[in-house]
Amino acid sequence: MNTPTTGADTRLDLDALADWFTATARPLPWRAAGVTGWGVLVSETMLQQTPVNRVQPIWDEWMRRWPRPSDLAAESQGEVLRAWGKLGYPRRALRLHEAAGRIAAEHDDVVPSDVDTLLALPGIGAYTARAVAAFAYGRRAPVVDTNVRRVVARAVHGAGDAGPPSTNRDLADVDALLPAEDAPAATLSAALMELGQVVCTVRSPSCERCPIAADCAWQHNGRPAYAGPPKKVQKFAGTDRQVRGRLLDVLRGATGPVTRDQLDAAWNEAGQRDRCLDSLLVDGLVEQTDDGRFALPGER
DNA sequence: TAGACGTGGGT
DNA sequence: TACCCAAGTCT
Repeated sequence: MNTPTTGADTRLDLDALADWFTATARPLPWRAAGVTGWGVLVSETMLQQTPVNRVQPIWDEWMRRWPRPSDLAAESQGEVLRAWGKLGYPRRALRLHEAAGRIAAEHDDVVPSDVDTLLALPGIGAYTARAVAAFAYGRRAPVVDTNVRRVVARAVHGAGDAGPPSTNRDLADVDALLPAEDAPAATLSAALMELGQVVCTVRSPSCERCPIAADCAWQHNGRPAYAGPPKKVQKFAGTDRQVRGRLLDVLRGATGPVTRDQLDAAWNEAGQRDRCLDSLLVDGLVEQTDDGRFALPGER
């Protein structure tokens, strides 16, 4: 089926991986036939650091309300932030809103299929640009996310997990695995991600179900533990991120501008609270009204 | 390149 | 209880 022309030096059975994906892929809504590049871009943006099960209902609502980029672009920032709900990292919503405006104005309301054009849009980085090119348009593009990095680290390099990310090296690793033709390469990109998500997981991987276990370098090495530099754990409790989230949650829950007193109730330490409110204003996630109250942007 | 940036569920 | 983790991007 898929003959790996550029990856001929690997002995991984990538045809078996593609077949496994075709047979077992989860029927996620953004994978359905007829989903546009816009639908894929929205899903990929929402899925940045946010689990599938939380994205799915929000994605459904967005596609119903804003089926084209121009539909979202016509909406206010505040309404977009409300619809983003508690997906997290709300700056993603603002950037997607801005990207939608650019796509409507500069690309005839059609999400570009070219990686470099996609990379020029706000909120679209190395991963998302290639994910859209591959999954929406069937292009050959090395899609590298945390799952793919882990699969490559194990199956190709024989390590317990991927070390710190290095975009160019990671892209080259995956590029070397992809077949030359667009369609089979796009399928393999999706298959590598799916494998990392449902089989080659961080903890307790299901190697007995893995279609490439026979040739996996990690298996051959005796499944050594991760030996790279310590992973950095993200603190959350008590950080500015938590405080910003609390403040924004007050604004999302309000129907209009709120007073400073209402925001004060969200966090008891005044210094941190004020600093976070300032940063939200700087980031454009909050606006101040003429009478000194606070609101989501565009809702003054 | 390291650190900031939300949120919630699993262990 | 803490810590870990989840389809990253930007500075």
